[in-house]
Amino acid sequence: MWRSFAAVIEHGSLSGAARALQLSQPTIGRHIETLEGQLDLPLFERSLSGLKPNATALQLLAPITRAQTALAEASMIADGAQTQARGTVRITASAMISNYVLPEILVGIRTHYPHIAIETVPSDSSENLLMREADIAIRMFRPTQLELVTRHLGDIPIIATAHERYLARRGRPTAIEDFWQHDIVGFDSSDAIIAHSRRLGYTISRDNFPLRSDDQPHQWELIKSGLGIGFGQAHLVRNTPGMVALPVDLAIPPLPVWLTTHKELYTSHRIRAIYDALADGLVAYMNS
Amino acid sequence: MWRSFAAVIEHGSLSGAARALQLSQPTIGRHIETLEGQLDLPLFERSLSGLKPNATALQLLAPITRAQTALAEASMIADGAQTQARGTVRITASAMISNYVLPEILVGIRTHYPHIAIETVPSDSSENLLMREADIAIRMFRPTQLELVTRHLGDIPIIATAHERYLARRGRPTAIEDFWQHDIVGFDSSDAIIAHSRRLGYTISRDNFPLRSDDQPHQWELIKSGLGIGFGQAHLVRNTPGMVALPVDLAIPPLPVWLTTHKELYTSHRIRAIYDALADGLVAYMNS
DNA sequence: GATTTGATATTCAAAAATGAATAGAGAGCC
DNA sequence: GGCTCTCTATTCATTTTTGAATATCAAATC
Repeated sequence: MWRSFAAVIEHGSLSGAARALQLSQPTIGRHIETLEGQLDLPLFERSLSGLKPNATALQLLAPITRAQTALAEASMIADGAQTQARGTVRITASAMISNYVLPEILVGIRTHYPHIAIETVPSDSSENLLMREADIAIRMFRPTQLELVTRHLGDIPIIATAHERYLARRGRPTAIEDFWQHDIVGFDSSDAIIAHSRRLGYTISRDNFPLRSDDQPHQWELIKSGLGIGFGQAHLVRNTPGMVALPVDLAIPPLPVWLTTHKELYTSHRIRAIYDALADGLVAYMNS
Repeated sequence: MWRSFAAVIEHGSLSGAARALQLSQPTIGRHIETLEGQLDLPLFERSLSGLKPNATALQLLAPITRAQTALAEASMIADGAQTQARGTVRITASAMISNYVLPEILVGIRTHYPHIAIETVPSDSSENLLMREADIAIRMFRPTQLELVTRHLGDIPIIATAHERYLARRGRPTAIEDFWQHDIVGFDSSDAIIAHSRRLGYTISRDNFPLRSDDQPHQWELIKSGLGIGFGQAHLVRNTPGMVALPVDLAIPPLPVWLTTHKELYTSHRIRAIYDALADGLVAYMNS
C-alpha cells in the first residue's frame, strides 16, 4: 500500500508503478484510492499523463522512504543470518563493465556456484544499495555511505583508440595536434572530454565530435566499426581484435573500480562468495 | 506481516499479538510462518506458553521498530494536514488523573466538540507517542524526545490525608513523630516513600505500611474508606467530602503536570482543539 | 484527419487472506 | 486425579484482494 504510494510518486503514473512493483495497474489504483480514503485527504492530482503528488503527498514521502529503508535493512540482516550459499544475487554495474567485462567473470562464477542465480542490472545511474535495489554494485567512484562495505580494486587506464579499418582510411595520428582533426566519437550531453582537453590547453568544441552518443556501449561499437577515434578501457582495446591503441598521451584520468555491498549483507555466505569472486575476477581482468 | 512479527515479540504469544492487533490467532500464526518461509530462517522457538524470539529475530526487531516509527510519523503528518475538527483523539494519562481528574474535564470537551470522539488509556507505564499509541499524553515528568511538543501546566501538591472516619477512630496526628505510628497506605514494590522519609531523617520501613498496593486509584479508595492515612493530590483531598488534610509538613515534592503531543500532530485542528482544551481544563483544576 | 500510444477507470472471475470453530497438549489448582 | 486455563495447530466457509480484459480518453505521430 505505502509501497504503491512511493512507487507512484517515483514513476509518475499508476501504470509505471505497477510495472515496477510487478502488480497490475488496477491494484495500484485501488491502493491509492484506499489510502486517500483512509487518510481522508487527496494525495494526487489525476491527469491524462499520470498522477502528480500534491504537497501533502510529498511531505509523506520522507517518512515512507525511511520506513522502506528500514525494512530493506531488516531483509539484509535476515539475509546475513542465512548460512546457505544458494539463492539469487543481484549485481549492478556500468553498462560498459556489464557488457564487456562481467560476462567473462560470470562464466567462472557460475561453474563455481551453480546454486546461486545471478541477476545483473546494467545502469549508469547508480542503483540504491540501501533500498536493496541490488546486492552488489561495481562503481566507478568511491561510495560514501557509512552503511556500505567498499573495496577499491584498482584503476582502469583509459586510452585513445581506433579500429585499424579507420586508421587505414584516415591515417594514424601521431602528434596531439593531428588528433583533434580526426573524427572523434564523443558524448552527447556530457562535456567531460571537452573540459579535460581545455585543461590540457587545447580549445575544442562539440564540432570536433562528428559522432555523439551518451550510450557508452554504443560508442564502443561505433569505434569498433571504424567510424572514428574514441576512448576506451586499455584492457578492452588490447583484447579486441583490430583495435589499435593510439600513441598520444592525453593524460586521461583512469577509472577507479570500487566493489560495494551493504555491511549487513557482507555476512551472508551467498553474497560474500559472489563478492569475493567478483573481486578476484575484476582484479584479474585489470592485470590482464 | 512485520506488524505481526513485532507484536508477537512484544506480547510473547500468537494469541497475545492477535488480541493486540485485533486479528485472529491463526492469522498471526500464518504471518509468522510465511515470514520464516520467505526468509528461510527460523525466528521463534515454539513452546506451550507462547513463542520466544531467537537471536536473529531480535536483531530484526530494531529496524522493524524503526520502520514502524517512520510509518507512524507518516500517519501523523497526514493527520496534521487534516483540516476538519472531527474524528478520534486518543489520550493517555496516569490512572489517578484518568479516574479522578479527566472525567470532569472531558464533560466540557464533549459539549464543545461533539464531533470528536475520545479514547482514554489509563496507564502508569507511559505509552509511546512516537509509535502513535496515543495522540496526547498527560505525563508526570518532562518528556525528553525532540519530536514532541510539551507544555508544563503546573504542579500538583501532594499532601498527607485521611478520612474523618479514620481520624475519629485513631486520632489525628499532629507532630511528625506521631505520624509514623499510624496505619499508612503505601506502595508495594516502590520504596519512594521510604527513601523520601529517610532523607527527612526518619527511619521507617515497610512495616510502617500495613496496607500496601501498587494500584494508586485503589490506594485512594482504601484511604477514602478510612482504612488508613495516605498521600493524595491536594485538590482531590479538598474536593472529596470527608477527606481531611493533615497538618504535618512532609515536604513531599509536588507532581509536575506535562501535556504532550507529537509535533506533526500539533498542526491537526482536531488534535489541537483537544490539546488546548485539556490544557485549559488541567490548569483550571490546579487553580481550583 | 486517421492511427498509434500511453494513460486511467470499470467489470468480473479467480486467487489469496481471514476468522470461527475445534482439536490437542501441558501447567497450575483444588 | 480431575478440572480449568492458556497456549498452538488445523479445517473450512467467507470475505477480501487481485489481475485479465476492456472501455475511454487525449496527445503525439504519420
